[in-house]
Amino acid sequence: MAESRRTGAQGGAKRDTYTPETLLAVAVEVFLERGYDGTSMEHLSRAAGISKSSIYHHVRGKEELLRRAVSRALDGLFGVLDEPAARTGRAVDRLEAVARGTTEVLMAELPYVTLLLRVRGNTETERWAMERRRDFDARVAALLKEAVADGDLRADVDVRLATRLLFGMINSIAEWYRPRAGNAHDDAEVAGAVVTLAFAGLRT
Amino acid sequence: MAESRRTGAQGGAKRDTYTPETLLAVAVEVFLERGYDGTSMEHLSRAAGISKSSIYHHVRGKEELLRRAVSRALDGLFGVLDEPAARTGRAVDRLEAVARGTTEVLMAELPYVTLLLRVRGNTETERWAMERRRDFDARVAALLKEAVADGDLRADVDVRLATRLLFGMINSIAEWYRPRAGNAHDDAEVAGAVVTLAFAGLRT
DNA sequence: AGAGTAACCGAATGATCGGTCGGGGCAAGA
DNA sequence: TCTTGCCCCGACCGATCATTCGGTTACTCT
Repeated sequence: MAESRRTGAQGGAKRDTYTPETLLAVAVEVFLERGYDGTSMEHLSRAAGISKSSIYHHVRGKEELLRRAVSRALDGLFGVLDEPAARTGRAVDRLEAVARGTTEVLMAELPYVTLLLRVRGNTETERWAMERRRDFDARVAALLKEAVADGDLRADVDVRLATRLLFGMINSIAEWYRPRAGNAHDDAEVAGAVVTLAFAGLRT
Repeated sequence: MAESRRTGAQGGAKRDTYTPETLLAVAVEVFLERGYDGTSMEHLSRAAGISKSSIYHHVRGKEELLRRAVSRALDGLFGVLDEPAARTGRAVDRLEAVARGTTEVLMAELPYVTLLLRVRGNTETERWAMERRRDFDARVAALLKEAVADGDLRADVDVRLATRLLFGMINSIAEWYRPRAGNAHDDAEVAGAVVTLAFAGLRT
């Protein structure tokens, strides 16, 4: 069950041991299977192949693993807003770029984003994650509102409602999408389908 | 915090006490706020305004509350498939009726359906719920496949992918929809927006 | 008034929780 | 070969978990 792990990204072949990052990858998989609250440190130690106490040599505790995971997801999502295609051009085109980019980030960082989407606000870390997620949603809602003002989106459906349904559709990908070995084709197809379905219905 | 509760549905005004049903309503609200695994019997007792041990007078335990909740949700969803509009006519129209009906059930039984959508399979009850949910999805997928065979849906998007995105959009409503006092208008608007957005993009 | 009972409670159960502690093994540099 | 420091371990901690138990209250029925 325990897989081999490498220390760092650089070439230096060190010992075959855990780092916070490689341990995080294992932990997030377990979090997704059992839920964060349903996962004990005992579960994590078994999945990682080391003892419970050894985990504390690499990270401060269970909550730090959660914080690292959701931070990574949030960095990816906010990165989409900074891309050129999301910053220049008509609002409706920037919105489409954000929708496509969000879909791609969700698939590329699947476990981390999935975990972010499931936090409920029980701890301080979870509440912080939810707040940052609301910031992201607000940025997108502003973009969509701008597109409506340009007259590029249909007006017979409420703007807030459409935003929620659009990103609800995108976020729901996390519930079933599982990357395969040759994943480039899958990713493009899914992202394309999202944009096609959503914007064929949204555009005037 | 503890609200008043009535014993039964029939007219006889008995004592102001809990029944399994009224206790369930309280418990499900807490489950949604904190997550099932994140909710302790202590949390439930505080929310219900009775002691921890008193809960066991009404239900066998924590898991029975979960089972009652997801059963209610599943009954509602499968009920949609049995409605006349979902059983007669062209496949594409039945699919639209199922999409609209699912949306309405989701809003009418919001907390119960939301809970169903969040089970992860940690206990036997949760695995049973996931299995029945897969049955429902399979019924819908068959309907969508039939509609494609009729030539009523666009063929340039994969059928399975479209099914998942459509119901991902519908299920995501559980993440933000909160019923108001006069709810009839809200429900109709949301259900209408779902059908409009989805099928304007889906139809040939 | 007295009997019967549904609803409730405080206290305690063993199990499991996240986290701590002192020490052991092993590879690298001296 | 000896020291240093990283990685890991088993044993243990107080807290909290779901659940149980013996008993009390309060209402209904006769």
